[in-house]
Amino acid sequence: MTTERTDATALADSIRHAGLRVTEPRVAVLGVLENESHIEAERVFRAVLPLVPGTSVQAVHGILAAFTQAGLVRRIEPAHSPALYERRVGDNHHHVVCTGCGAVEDVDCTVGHSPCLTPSSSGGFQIQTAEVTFWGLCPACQAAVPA
Amino acid sequence: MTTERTDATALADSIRHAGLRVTEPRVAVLGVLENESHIEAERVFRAVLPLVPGTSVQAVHGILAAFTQAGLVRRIEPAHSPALYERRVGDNHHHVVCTGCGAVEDVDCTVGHSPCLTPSSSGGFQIQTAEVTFWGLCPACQAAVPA
DNA sequence: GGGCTTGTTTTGAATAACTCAAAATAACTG
DNA sequence: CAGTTATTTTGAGTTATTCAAAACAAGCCC
Repeated sequence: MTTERTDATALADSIRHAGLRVTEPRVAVLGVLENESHIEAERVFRAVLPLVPGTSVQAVHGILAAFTQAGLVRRIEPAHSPALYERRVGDNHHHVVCTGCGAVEDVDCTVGHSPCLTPSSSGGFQIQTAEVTFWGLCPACQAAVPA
Repeated sequence: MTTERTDATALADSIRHAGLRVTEPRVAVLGVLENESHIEAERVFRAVLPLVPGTSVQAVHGILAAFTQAGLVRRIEPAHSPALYERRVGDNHHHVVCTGCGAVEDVDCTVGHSPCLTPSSSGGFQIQTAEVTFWGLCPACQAAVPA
């Protein structure tokens, strides 16, 4: 077996193909993002540190910013939460955030993209994208706070 | 004429009816929010300071938090922006944010509330609200960056 | 395969936007 | 008007992130 999680080579290729130089911390960061979705910079840092000792939080922020700009990852910023990064990219999917514990899950747009992308009065704005965030209770929190 | 902008008495009444004590800084803050929509705490502070000298930024944050909790104002947190407060409340309307200058405008939900409130796979979440943010270029920025 | 150029990361500091807490103060209740 | 309790001031602290200079290392060239 040459594949442990997502082969480091595959990660390196993604990075290279995005036009970025391949470095140890970058491979590690991308690896973390493959395994965990909707993760914040601080947690990425803590996951990367043991893999690549000496990595700094600032580097992680820089890497995540570079990845985001290169389209390798997507950055979302739900209210009351630090920025979260996810590997799933290229499809404009949406998110549900638990009002209890902050857990985040992906949500596919119900109705194609049309309804969301056509506000009734756009006030002259030239709309590019629509971002939908659903707020509600996750299963675990529903159980914790019955009714 | 007894009405200058929104009568201070009317503002005081709103505050009292929300179950809060009426104080000078609170009336001033609410007054600012009546005149300007989608305004950030810092700017509220700068607008209130000359009206009620001695007001602190922390007080403004506290007031805005109290107002938000009491349902007097709504707080939104678009990505890449500090929290914004608006007086329009009680109807779940949405927002367009200009990707150029950050200007924010209200947008009424196109299709009632249904489509937005019914994600295809809610992953077991008990959805309470849906928040939609449109991103695009405002008229001014369209003019600035032709084609 | 060693040097070079340029992109990355480290190191160290700074910032923005809030939040927390204790003491002073002022609204409403009676 | 006095008392109780909510609010605000004052002062400090935090979180999440950004900036900048110097050290470092990838990938290209020969």
